[in-house]
Amino acid sequence: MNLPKSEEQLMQYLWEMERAFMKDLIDRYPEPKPASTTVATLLKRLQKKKAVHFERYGSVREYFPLISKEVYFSKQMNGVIKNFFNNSVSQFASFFTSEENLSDEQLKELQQIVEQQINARKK
Amino acid sequence: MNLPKSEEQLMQYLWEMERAFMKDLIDRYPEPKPASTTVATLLKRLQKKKAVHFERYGSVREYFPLISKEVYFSKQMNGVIKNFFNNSVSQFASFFTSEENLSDEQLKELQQIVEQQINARKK
DNA sequence: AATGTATTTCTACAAATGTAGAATAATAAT
DNA sequence: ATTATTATTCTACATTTGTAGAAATACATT
Repeated sequence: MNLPKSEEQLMQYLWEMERAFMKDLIDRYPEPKPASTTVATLLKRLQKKKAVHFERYGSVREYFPLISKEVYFSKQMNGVIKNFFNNSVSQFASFFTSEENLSDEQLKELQQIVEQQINARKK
Repeated sequence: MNLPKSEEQLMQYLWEMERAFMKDLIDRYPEPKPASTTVATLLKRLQKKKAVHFERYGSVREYFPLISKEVYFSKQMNGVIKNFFNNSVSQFASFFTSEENLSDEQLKELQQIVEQQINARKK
């Protein structure tokens, strides 16, 4: 599932809000806001792609995501890692940690995170 | 610079080959290979976007990337991190290192890489 | 009941993308 | 020279994406 920019943006908002009515979504957009019909179209397309669904409240619909941000995101990452690093996570990691991409502080943070994760797994 | 799939794929090959003639590129594609005109169109579009250029050898052209894989990739990543992790690299890192995303071995590898990087920086 | 507000559906249309045929030009091999 | 191979340019066309107007609906409020 690879969504186009505009749909991904909308999903982003939905993930953040968890559930939302049209109005809330439009409110969420920064100026200049898209026409409501534009948002409606995007929602329609996302429904077709089974990425969102809604619950009826009388005649209003409360939309919610059908795919989680985590799952969507990790698929994105896998794609990137596969394409750019020939499926080698370590190659990715070393890119990720290289000078231009992580500051010293961030690198330390990462080190901590890795430590913690390792300890956590030692259960 | 965000290239569409088909163009990105071609860039991928170009990065890998560094320089290539049409023929080499087509050879590089797996079956079913695209028509040569398709590749030509993609190259044309990539030239317009200043992503590739070529050097004439008589009448043949040897194509090469104008943007590096590293730069392109890191922009991609920044976009992803910005969109999905609200610009927090550490949030990204912790997602990245979580159970479902990295195996124990990979995590160890990452640890090593981080160590090395930290040492390297201490220069 | 009449009107304003929010929503949905349909339709539309330009731009971007994926793919490739026809025609042409240039080169290489016989 | 003639032919086969390769590359290039142009044109074309179906899909997908970005964006939204018009019309129809439903609901809320005067």
